[in-house]
Amino acid sequence: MAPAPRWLNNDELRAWRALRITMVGLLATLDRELQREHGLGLAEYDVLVILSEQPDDRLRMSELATVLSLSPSGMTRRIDGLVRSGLVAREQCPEDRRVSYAVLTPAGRRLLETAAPTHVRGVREHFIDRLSARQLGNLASVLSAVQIDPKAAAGGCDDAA
Amino acid sequence: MAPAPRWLNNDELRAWRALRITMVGLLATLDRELQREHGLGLAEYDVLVILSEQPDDRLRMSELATVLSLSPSGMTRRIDGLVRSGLVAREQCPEDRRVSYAVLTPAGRRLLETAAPTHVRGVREHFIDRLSARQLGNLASVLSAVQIDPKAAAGGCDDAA
DNA sequence: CAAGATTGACCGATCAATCTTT
DNA sequence: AAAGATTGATCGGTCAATCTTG
Repeated sequence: MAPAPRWLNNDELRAWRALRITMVGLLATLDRELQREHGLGLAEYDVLVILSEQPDDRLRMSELATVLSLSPSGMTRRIDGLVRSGLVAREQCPEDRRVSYAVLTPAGRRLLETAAPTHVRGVREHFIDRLSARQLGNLASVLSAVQIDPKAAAGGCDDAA
Repeated sequence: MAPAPRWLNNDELRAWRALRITMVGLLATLDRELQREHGLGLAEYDVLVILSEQPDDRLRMSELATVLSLSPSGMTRRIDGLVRSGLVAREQCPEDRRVSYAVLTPAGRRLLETAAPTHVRGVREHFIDRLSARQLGNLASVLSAVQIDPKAAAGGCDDAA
């Protein structure tokens, strides 16, 4: 293992720190706005969005967990809350009774539809509308370069592992 | 309140989602690497870094909490852990005995110095080195535009509040 | 036995309440 | 009374263990 790798220069360090604190602030702001206006956290909102995009408003717990980068148990508990609030229901798969679906309820869809404008407005106001089309394009290319390789993300990372 | 604000087009939506999942993955990866190689989480690492940059390796709890965007109680508990590990010590301010300092211990500095190369390597490998100087510059300009206004971040956000 | 989901124990965070010092 | 820090209750997450089904 190399004890002193190439250090970060000032610009690099500042870019990295700025990215971190900007994202933290942005997500916290969006979460606060959503919470205040609709009593819904960003995490719960994400679940509703994903479900609403599925053909039958439903997704298996395990797939939902994968999509949201959550552990299986974490997913169970997040759905627990949404079920308590009546926004999501559980349903068993008839073909394979091990799997259970999270299903968007009518109430869930209604709340999603009233909350979405708040979220979109926030994303625009604090993010999208502050950037030119050119900057947005640059950002997309940056992001495509930075995407973490799924192989590396899961298990052993470098050859020293 | 406007029920239907300007929606996000495909590019905007994808850029926003990509940014979110990229940051989540990136931070999770860096945290995992740090944890695996040094038994230190990214959150604890951040504390050591901040303290090491202070004149006397110390900072008031309240300032530390502000810098790290943590609640006062969250800060207390995070320092609790670092104190248990012997990486940080608490010290009372002689002039104002309400304030307590978190102080980097020699062990804390040693661990920071051995862990920093791992972190820097990770940031380079998964982020900096995947970008050209030009992309890094673009990113910096994007970030400066997106920085959240501290006024807006704290209390009421829009005029409807 | 393996896969999917849940439960128990625990960890780290928040808010509200508290204690000490100014 | 207000400021700084901590504590108690609780919330939402993880890991390890468990239960059920294939």
